[in-house]
Amino acid sequence: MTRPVDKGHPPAKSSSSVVIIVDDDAGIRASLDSLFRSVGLETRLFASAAELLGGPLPDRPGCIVLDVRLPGVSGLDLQGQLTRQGIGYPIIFMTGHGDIPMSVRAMKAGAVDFLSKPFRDQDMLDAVTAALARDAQRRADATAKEDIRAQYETLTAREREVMGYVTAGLMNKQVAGLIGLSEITVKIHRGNVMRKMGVKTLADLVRKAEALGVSQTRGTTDQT
Amino acid sequence: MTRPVDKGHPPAKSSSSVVIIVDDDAGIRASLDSLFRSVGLETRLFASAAELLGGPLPDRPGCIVLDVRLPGVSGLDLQGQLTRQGIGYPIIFMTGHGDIPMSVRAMKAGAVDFLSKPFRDQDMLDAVTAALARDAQRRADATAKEDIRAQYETLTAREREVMGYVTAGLMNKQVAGLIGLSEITVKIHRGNVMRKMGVKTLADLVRKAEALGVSQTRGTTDQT
DNA sequence: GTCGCGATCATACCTAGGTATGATGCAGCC
DNA sequence: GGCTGCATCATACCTAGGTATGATCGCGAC
Repeated sequence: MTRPVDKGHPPAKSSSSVVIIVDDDAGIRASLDSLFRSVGLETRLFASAAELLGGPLPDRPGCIVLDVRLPGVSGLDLQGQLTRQGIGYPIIFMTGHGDIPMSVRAMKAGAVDFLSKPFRDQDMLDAVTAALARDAQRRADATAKEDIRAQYETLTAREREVMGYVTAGLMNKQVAGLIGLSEITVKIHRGNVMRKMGVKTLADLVRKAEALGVSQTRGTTDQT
Repeated sequence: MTRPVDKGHPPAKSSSSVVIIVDDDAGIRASLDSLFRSVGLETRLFASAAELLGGPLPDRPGCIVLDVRLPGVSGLDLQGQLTRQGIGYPIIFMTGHGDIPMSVRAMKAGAVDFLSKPFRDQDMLDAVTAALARDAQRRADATAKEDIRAQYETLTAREREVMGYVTAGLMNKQVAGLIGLSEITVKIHRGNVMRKMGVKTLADLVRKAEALGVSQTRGTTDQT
C-alpha cells in the first residue's frame, strides 16, 4: 500500500512548508492561497479529491486544508484514503454546513482542527501553524525510523535472528544453543549486526531494536 | 499536583469498571444509571463538577460521562482541571446545546467522544466501551511505569548516576573516569543497580531506563 | 558512642564479549 | 568454471563484565 510520495530525488529545496488546499470553490481557494502566501507559505490548489489523488504529492513538510463537502469523494472519505495510503499530512477541515458528529468523526480520525465557515484568518493560520508543527514532528520521527530500518534491511536472515535474541538479553552461548550454532559463529553474526546497524554498544543496539519493534523481550526479568 | 486517587488500600474488588456520571439533570442521571447498570457496569452519580471534585475518586478502571453545561464549573473546565490533577479517566461529553467549536475543543483536549442530546443508547454504550478500553490501556501503561519508577526510587544517587552512564553505553572504565571513581567501585554500583532494578541483563536495564527517560545518550550528567 | 548504610578501593578469580586468522561448504551468477 | 556472498567452525588472544572477600571512611540514627 503506502503510495509513493515523490521520493528518491535529490534533496530539493525542501526547506519551506507547503499548504495543500482542497476546495471546490475557486473563490475560497484563491483567498486561502493569498492568505498563506502572505505569511510566506507555499501552496498547492486542488478542486476535488480526485484531483489531489491524481498526481504525486510533494515529499516536504506541509499540511492539508480540506473542505468537507467536495464533488465526488468527500473530505472525510479522502481523509480515510490518505491515511490508508500512508500519507500522513496533518489535515485541517473546514465546512459551511457541518455538524457535531461530523466534526467529532474528523477529530477522532486525527484531524488537527475543524473550522466552520466563515472563519477568521487568524484561526486558520493558528490551525496551520499547529498542523505544520505536528508534521515536522511526524517527519522527524519517520525519518529516524526509516534510517534505522534501512540499516536493518542490510542484515541477513541469520543476523536478524541473532539480533533479536541478543537484544532480548540472551548470552551468545544461549543464542547458539537456541538456533543450533557454535558460540563462535554467533559472535561473528553479532559483530556483523553491530557494524551494519552502526552501533558500538549493546545499549544503542537495544534502542534501535526497540524502535524497530524487533526485540524478543523474552522473560529475563525480576527476582527478589 | 496529581491528586491522590484513593490509593494505598488493599486490592479491593476492583475487577469491574465504573462509569462516573456528571449531569445536573436528575432524570438524565437516572436514565444513564439504568442504562449502564443494565449492561453490568457500576456507576457513580454527581450533579456538578464541585460534587465530583469534593470527594475521592475510585482507583479503578472506569470513565466519565460528562454534561458540558453544568452549574458552576463547566464540563470543559472540569476536563482541564482533572487533567491538571493527573486524573486520566477518559471522558465522554454530552450536550443539548453544543456547537462545533465546543466539540472540537473537547476532542483536542482528549475526549473520547462528544454526543449531542438526545443520543441513542447504543451510541452511548459504544462510546463507553471505547472509553473503558482506552482506560484499561492507560492504566496498564501507568502501572508498568510506576513499578519501574518504584524500583528506580530505591537507587542511591550514585547508583542512578552510574545507571545513566551504563545505559548510555559507556564502559565501566569510562564511567569511572567521568565521575572520578575506580572501575571496581563502578562495578559494584552497577551490580547494585541491576539487582535493585530487577534485571539480569543490560538489555532489560536499557529498556527500563528508556521507559523512565533517564538514559544519558552521551554527554552530560544530571539527576540527584 | 555505637550501629548501619552508603561509598570507596583492592586483590583475586571466573565468565562473557570481541576480533583476527584461517578454513570449508554451498548457492547464485556471469 | 570461477567469482561472490553467506554461513559455518576452530584456535588464539585480549578486553570487559561480574562477584566474592575484606577493608576504610563518613554520616545520621538510636
